[in-house]
Amino acid sequence: MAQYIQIAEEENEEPIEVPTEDDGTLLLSTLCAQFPGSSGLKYRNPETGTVRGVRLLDGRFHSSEGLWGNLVYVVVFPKDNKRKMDDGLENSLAKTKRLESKYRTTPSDLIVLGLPWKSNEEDTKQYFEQFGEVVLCQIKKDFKTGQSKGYGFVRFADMEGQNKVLSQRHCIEGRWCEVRIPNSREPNYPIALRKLFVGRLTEDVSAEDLRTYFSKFDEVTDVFVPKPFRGFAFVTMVHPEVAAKLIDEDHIIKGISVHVSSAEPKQKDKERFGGGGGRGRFDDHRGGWHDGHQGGGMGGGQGQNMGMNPGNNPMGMNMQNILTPAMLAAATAALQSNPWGLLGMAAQQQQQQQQQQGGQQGGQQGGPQGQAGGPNQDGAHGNYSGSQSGQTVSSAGGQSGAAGYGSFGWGGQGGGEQQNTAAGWGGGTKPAASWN
DNA sequence: GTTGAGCGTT
Repeated sequence: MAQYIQIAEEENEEPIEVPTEDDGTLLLSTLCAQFPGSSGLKYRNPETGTVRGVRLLDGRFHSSEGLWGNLVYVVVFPKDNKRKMDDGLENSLAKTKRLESKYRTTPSDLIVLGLPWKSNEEDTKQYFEQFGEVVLCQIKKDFKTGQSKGYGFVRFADMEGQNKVLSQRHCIEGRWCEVRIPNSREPNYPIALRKLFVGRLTEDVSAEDLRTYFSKFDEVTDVFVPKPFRGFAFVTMVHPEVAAKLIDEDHIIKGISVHVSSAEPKQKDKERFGGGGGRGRFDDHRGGWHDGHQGGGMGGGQGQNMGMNPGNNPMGMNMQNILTPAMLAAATAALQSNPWGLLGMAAQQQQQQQQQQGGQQGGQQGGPQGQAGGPNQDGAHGNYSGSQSGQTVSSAGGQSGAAGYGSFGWGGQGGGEQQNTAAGWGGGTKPAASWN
């Protein structure tokens, strides 16, 4: 006699219905599936007005008289046992984290980190307006001096704008800035690490089918099927770790055996960075995200055309698609030994992008935004092996995977012989532990 | 006048 009981995150919030087991108990795991991190359940006794806890035994919640009734139960998180003061804070942070992932449908303020000291709100707003209607743009300043603190907040009128800014990097007045959901330690994963190429596709498989299928593994942020149909599609996942797992696998979708591989960089232009060419210099002598480990030029290699240029992409961010198979293979390898190491990869890749961008930026200085369109968007990747099988690339990048990339500076990269250590990236950037 | 990880005088 399974039933549904109403559970809310806060007493005055909208409850969701969660099923009990046949014996009338509620599994803690069921609760956690809906409220990650939760550890208990409570409810307000309608007769006395006091809050009661629900008995939890061996991972099962037991209602008081074997009846759950029509009460709205409220989730309890571990911190509730501690000091009341942090309680609210901790819970609201945890809540933010949960909400930011999947269930968010309305725009929120986004924090913009790393703004140039000189940036003002007008110009910054103008920059962000290319992504959608901006309803708020503020730069935090020192009380007295009015000097910018180097960060601010921006908010879009709709999720479309928000999603766009969140899924790419930003160069604002010569500095690489980061846009994130506030209070989230989770960096925006580079799209190139999340985008899958789905080949061997037939027209029987629609974009919706693809979305449905890949949603089994993770949230899908984008599906792109070229029109007219060309036998392939792109599917973008939220988490690079998940994407990495899916690469080089055959999947059966609606009876069709499709092949998933990494989304190749477009290669519109054949130019390459010569040694030393990829140096980024901006308004100051530090050309990085925020700081400027500039690293030497990329090695000379040239990406090869795998024949999978999508023509255009829905997000208009072809400059993001510069992931080499070697890097993905390395990511996969890294994942096996150390799932968190991959985030170093992701970060490292941003690093690489930034340097490439840096190179071109130097050449097209003055453009308000380093948007798509400049030369050297992609194509030049030192360690591209040309193999799609993953074998050769694995050997190049694989074992070094986590270890081969790392802290800052891709100085003189020449093809899989990086020597840095993995640990160094990000100065303690903590990966989100919540993907599954 | 300098700086470069952070989380907002509502």
